[in-house]
Amino acid sequence: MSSQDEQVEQRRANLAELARLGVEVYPRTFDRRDAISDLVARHGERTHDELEADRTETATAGRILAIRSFGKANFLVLSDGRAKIQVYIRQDSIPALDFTIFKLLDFGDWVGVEGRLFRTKTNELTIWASRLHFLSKCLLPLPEKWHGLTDVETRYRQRYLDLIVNPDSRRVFETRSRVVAAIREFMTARGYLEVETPMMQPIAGGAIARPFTTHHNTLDMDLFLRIAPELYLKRLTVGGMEKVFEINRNFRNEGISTQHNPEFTMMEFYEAYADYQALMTMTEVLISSVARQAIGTDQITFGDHAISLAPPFTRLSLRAAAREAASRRLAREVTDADLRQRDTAADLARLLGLDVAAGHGAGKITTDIFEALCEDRLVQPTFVYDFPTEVSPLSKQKPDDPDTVERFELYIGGFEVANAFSELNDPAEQRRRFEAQLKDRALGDLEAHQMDDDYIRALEYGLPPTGGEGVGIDRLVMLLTNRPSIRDVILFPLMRTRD
RNA sequence: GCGCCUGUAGCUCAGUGGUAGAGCAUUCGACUUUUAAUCGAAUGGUCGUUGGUUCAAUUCCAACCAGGCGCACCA
Repeated sequence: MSSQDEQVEQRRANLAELARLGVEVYPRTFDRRDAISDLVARHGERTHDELEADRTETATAGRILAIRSFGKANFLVLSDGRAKIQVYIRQDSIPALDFTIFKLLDFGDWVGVEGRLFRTKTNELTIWASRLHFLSKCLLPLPEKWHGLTDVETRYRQRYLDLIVNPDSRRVFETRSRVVAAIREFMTARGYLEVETPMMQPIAGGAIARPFTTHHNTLDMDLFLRIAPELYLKRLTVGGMEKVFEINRNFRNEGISTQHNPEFTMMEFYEAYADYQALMTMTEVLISSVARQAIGTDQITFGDHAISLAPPFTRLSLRAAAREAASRRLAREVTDADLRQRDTAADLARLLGLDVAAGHGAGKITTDIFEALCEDRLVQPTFVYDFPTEVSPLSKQKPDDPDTVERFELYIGGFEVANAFSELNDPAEQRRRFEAQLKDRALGDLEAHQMDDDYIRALEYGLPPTGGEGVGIDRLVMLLTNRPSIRDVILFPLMRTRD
């Protein structure tokens, strides 16, 4: 018999013995008066004498993370997932049945205790138990107490084990929750209305990405999981909802990496009468105040880097960034004109070792150069602004430069955290952009945007001047919790099934 | 999709072409303020899977499975 089978059998036997003794082994409730983390917060700093003077009685509960037995005197360590407290169990201080229950406990079981707080000789805050209540059984052996669980595959597949034994992991997800709450509060306080738009869409629009497909049986209709809520949110702005936001999942059928999970969370928002300049200013305030609210500071450590999220953020035009990086790399003067001419831009890209596809124009090539040379160097918060029109089918052109749109991306820690633009609201121009995308699609670009006639129709009813933005929540949480992989900030990242 | 790396006890990890190792966990024993408790003893393995080479494979080789990292794609 394997070690695991043996341990499970032993635990089952202990459970059966409890039942034989008449103990309710899966009781319905427990009258917990205090959470362990509250006890530690309230009494963690109080001295032995103060505790003795009070004789503070409590009833608390948690999972057993350690059992230290000395025969007639014993210690349990209980956890509520956030804090731990020690329990002292003396044979002569609790009823005989409770002591028998204690002897049948296993590492990982859930118990409730009643007793009074004191400090041991070694000054550990401890509950001197007067009663012990069995609450639930842990039938499988838990990971070891000292090294914990480090195998990343098990941590992702069996997140509950990770949460039981790795308090850091628990803290990451508590921070994530605070980040989302802070964003919601920030937006709501500024008069944005939170809305929910379809996750199942007949046309997957609003981004350049390959979608997942699904099917509705009764309607006998193929549908896409959304790649972005953008086109629906702007329809709401057409409808007169001037400030809207949505925090929800997007699904993109593309590669998986430390920065990409097939489903990820975005906060996307739209504001009538705002343009991309206004959004830059708002984004600085949003990021820094969410950081302060969620982790108490806007000065963070990410890997080897110290990053300041305090405004103002650096602003850098995309073409200037690509031009300067290419000039440095090639040790020769690269001009704005070089990047705007398809032929010279393509030559530069090839010199830089980049593949140039036949259908790619100067704008796409310039963006490729930027991404290859600049992206991972943008560690301090940086707005990269003024994108080529070619790669931005939903953004409004600059009045004096039709090849450039009013768009920015925010980079922090070497990756993109936000993407925003002044929204294209001219339906005729939007139709032309979609048609250009359809040409790319015909050439085999599976990520090119599809035509959306209803969206064009909505624009024909009139979209006011509007600014819109998407903020990647997972990546923001990575930065604020100093995690190198997006899987560390998603409770159940997508994994291949086993067996 | 490509490249590199990893897979040995429940957990964390050593290791070897010739009967498989440690710590923790588990079981038994001692112990009424310990805290990685300690001390004594014991149990626990299809060495990811399937093939191949070999007298002999956990070890060498190949394919496959799962994962990590990097590249590509992308946010």
